[in-house]
Amino acid sequence: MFYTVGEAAKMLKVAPSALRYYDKEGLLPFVERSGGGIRMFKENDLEWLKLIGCLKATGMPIKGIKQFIECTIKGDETIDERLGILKAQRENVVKQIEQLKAHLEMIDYKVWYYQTAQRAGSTAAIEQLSADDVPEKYKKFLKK
Amino acid sequence: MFYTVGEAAKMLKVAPSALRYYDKEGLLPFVERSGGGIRMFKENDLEWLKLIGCLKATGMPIKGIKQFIECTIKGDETIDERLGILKAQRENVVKQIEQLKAHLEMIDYKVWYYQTAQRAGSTAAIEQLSADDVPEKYKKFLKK
DNA sequence: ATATAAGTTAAAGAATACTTTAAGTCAATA
DNA sequence: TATTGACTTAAAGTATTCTTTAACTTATAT
Repeated sequence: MFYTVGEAAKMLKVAPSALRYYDKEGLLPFVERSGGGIRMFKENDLEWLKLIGCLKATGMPIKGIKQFIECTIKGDETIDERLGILKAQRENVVKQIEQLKAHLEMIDYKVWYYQTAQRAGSTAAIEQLSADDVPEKYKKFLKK
Repeated sequence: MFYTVGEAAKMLKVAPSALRYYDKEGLLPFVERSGGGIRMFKENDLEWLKLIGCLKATGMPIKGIKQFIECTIKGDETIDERLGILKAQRENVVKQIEQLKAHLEMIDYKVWYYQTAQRAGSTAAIEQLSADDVPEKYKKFLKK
């Protein structure tokens, strides 16, 4: 069973032009063509595209993804390299999550700040608060 | 105590050109100038820049940040709007973290896959594995 | 057989976030 | 006072990731 670029795009919820772009950039060397030159996506190709989507969504640039795909084409001699790429990306993602959690704390503090300002009717009122009025977890954001 | 653009950039670990760009885009209306036209960053301006960095790192575009900054300039009449922006961004970040965690699982599966391939000396060997050989948490990534 | 929808390519365009360049000014030190 | 390093601006350049356009072809449905 095969899918055209439009069908595959719909299933993956991306634009057909995006899939053509990935192909042009060398990310889809495994996608075969019909006699007339039309791309024929197999079920397994969609799995590859899901991995590509995962790597993309976790910040890997197209060129990095291309390197990984090229490794899989080369075969078993690149197992170490592929593992290395994935381990690095894993650490990368762990750090991104940590970073986002830290940023979330700051945003939470600001939400608390404006909720408090909302009740008081002004932001000026907050500067008057004593340290005791600030929840413990937000104290680290206070400037002296 | 004031800092020049170069000093502020060093403290925030960004390029001076980035700070000038933010200024040009209207993100730093609070930064004052010397008689000669040189930017004078106050301690409090650096706090603002940390918030800008937080919003940027969590995916808010320059224009969105500009909107928030403009609200703070307008004053107390925009407390609701600012709170709305921050709450939306908060939800945004929560979703990003969830997404990254989901992607991390897929990467973890792939790491397991290539570690197993590494031991076997080939990826072909993995396709021969029975479902029992695949850790429970990775089974959802198996294609039938 | 023919019309039509969707496919193809190359090339140009768009959006975002900066960086670099060029020409000139400011401010601190010798 | 003169030099020097860092500042200023406007404008152009860069990188990335697609999208759009134009001209043409393929494949399907009547």
